[in-house]
Amino acid sequence: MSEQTAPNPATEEIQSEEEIFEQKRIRLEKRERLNAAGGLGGGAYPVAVPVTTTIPAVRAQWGHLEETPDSASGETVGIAGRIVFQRNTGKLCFASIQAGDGTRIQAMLSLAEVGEESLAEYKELTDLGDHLFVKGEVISSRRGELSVMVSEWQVAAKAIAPLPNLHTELNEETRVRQRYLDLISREQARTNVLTRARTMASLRETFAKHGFMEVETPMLQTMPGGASARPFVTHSNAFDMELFLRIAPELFLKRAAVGGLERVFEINRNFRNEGADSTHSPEFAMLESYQAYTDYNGIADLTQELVQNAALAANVGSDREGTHTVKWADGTLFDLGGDWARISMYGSLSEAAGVEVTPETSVADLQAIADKEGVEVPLANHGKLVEELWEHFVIDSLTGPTFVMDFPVETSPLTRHHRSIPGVVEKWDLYIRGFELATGYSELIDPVVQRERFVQQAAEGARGDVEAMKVDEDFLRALEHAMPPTGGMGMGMDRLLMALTGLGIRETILFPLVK
RNA sequence: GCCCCUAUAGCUCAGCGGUAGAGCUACGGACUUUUAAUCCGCAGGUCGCAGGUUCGAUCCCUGCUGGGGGCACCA
Repeated sequence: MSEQTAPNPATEEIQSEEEIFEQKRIRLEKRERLNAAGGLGGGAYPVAVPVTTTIPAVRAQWGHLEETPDSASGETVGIAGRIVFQRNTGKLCFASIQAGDGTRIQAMLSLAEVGEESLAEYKELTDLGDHLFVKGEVISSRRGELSVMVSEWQVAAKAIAPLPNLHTELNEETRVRQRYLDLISREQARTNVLTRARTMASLRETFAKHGFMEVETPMLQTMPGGASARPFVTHSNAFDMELFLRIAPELFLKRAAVGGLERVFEINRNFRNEGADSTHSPEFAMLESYQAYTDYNGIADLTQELVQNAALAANVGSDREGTHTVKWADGTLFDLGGDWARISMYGSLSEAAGVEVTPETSVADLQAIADKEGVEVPLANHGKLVEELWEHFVIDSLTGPTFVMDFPVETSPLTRHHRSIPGVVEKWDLYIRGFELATGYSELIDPVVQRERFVQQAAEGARGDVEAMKVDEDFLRALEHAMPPTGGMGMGMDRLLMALTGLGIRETILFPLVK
């Protein structure tokens, strides 16, 4: 240990904590000094600082000063922001301070304005990453940068941990684990959050326009249902019973529909205990909506409107404002406007495979095609084979947003039979950018058929399908009281953001699950 | 669950069978118009963890943990 860090009474205790690395120790000492000087309500973490406006507001009002270097506004403001750059000379200090939205303004501390003692304290006690309050006149510097010529300053919140280097990108793990650093240092991280918030607001607005009510249904369920997926299992101490995190809100929203909530939606989290990759997160935000007295065509119209309005909202403030053309992270422009294509699953598969495939095509014939193409289908039945072959043959050829209509009955146990095509259900999947963004149905409302489907699913479960649904007697009881004819839709919110921004799922989620 | 890659300073990264380097940050100093300020000086690391091979391991091997990518499953 060198002589300059020799122990003294003020720092002895801090230094005894060997695990505190040097930069943090030094900042803790500065914190002590600020607290000693500041008293109650002040110090390193004052209860408030006397801001009169915000950094973005100063930019908006006085930004024109940058056109005339070395000019003064005559206006004094009090602002606060995080110090992101410091450039100190002997008698004049510059700091770039940043607002939460990333807007920056330069603070200038001159010996002539603040005096020798204040300038020296500023240099000794402030660090990159601190929140700083400054009061002073709005001016432009000799180089023309909009600045505040400081007359008074105060630390608004002292950073003990050093700010990461802002000139190189954070690695991906740090971005995700310490999203706050990502938000401080990366414009794209901030706009991702903003776009998500605007998108959510837009969806609610569109629903409100059509008379939908937003509700919240249980996340903890005694029997997980409404989707084919493996649930997370947990335990209730109060009831001493096994509970499941929901895999979908569907069965509760349908109970709500039985009760007369004719236009209803929920935006909330689902949990699925399955693989995680660039398009799947164990917890993900899901939108589900149900509209009485419409069908899968009506709900497709609504879905298109929801997504197109969200695209408009995401484009606010960009050069594409007022259009449905979104810009992805890689620069690709993608047009979500117009009426989207609606193709049939069997028709498009037949065309792409060069073989007529219908709901009557035998499992043996389908398996033969799959074998020839090298498509492996575990626990194969007609429906699974058709869907796998469709993905194999057709999915890559989709360009714009596309509703894929009319699915095989086996794989859609909560959907009603097609009104005119046997063996097919009234279901669509909406594909955008090569992934499934949303799915819609003419909901199955016949309680007798629903019971048969559940029993069939239970048999699949007995065969070893861990995602098969269970017989939900409580839900069946609700259906027996008659649910009106209803169109239903589910949409992955994270995926909607992916479609609007071109980002990976972990970038669309503010704090994705990390081990 | 399987396969491949990866983990070095606060941050971003080099490197190598002979116990470590850069830039930024930090610290000390100079500097009244900087823009990643500049200049001089100086710190900072159990090289993810645990074993093994070796005279000697940050480097080679094994296992574990975290991260990334691919496959399978899924929205």
